[in-house]
Amino acid sequence: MEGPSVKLAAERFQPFIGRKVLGVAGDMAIGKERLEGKEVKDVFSWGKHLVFQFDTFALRIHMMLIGTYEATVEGDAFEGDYKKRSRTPTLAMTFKNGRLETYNAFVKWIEDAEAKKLYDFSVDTSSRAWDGAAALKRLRAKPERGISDALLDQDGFSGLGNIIRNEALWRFKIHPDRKVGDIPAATLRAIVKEIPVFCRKFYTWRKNFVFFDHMQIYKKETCPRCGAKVVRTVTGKAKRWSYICPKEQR
DNA sequence: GGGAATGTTCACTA
DNA sequence: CTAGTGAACATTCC
Repeated sequence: MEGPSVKLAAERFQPFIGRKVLGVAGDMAIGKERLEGKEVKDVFSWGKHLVFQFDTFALRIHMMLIGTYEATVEGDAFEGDYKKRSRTPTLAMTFKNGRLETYNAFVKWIEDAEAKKLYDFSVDTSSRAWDGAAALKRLRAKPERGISDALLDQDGFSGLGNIIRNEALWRFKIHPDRKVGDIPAATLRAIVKEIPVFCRKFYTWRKNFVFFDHMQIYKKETCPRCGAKVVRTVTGKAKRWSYICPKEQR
């Protein structure tokens, strides 16, 4: 689940703020009982982290690769991106106005009454506080890195996932293994500038359930620009799937 | 039954 | 110590 999807989830769960946890269930092994009766003070996202703030601690939920959720919020039903899911939730929380079930998620406690302060939102690709100039600087600081690995680095581009990465590189005709230092300055600048724009679009597509209609290269057979057969291969140190137009992406 | 899947962390090695 | 690697995790579907 990528940043924009997590941001969307955090938004959907805003009505839980001010509500008390009436019941907890699930497989999580790290003492979910402490949530019983606690009031949700805040719900926010940072990159791929979904954070529920309680009085003296927060709960960090990460959907990882195959995680997802199902929720009912004030009568509306929602679900996460990934349709496959285990039979039992990692964590289920019941509120007076709804219920949230997370599946295959990694959960972690943050022992802080204001976990939000621990996050730097200027590196969050889905945040209004995103700092593009600083991101460009960070990219240039490591010219030997492949552009694909650089973009997937969550410390520099938090929330940016494999789909966004694939789509962005295709749009700028850049091969994922291309070294950052070998990319023309103008192109690199353009990529960084487009990242938050892509993220906003992704967010809207997810929200309106039209996500895959807007994919240009990810899981596509042919390049929509030139018609070449798309090559699917594992790339970079991150060893993630890349969809590449062999004619255009250099 | 092997491989896939929008991700991260940790143990281990050189 | 650091950088790089590979496994682990989790789980269902085809």
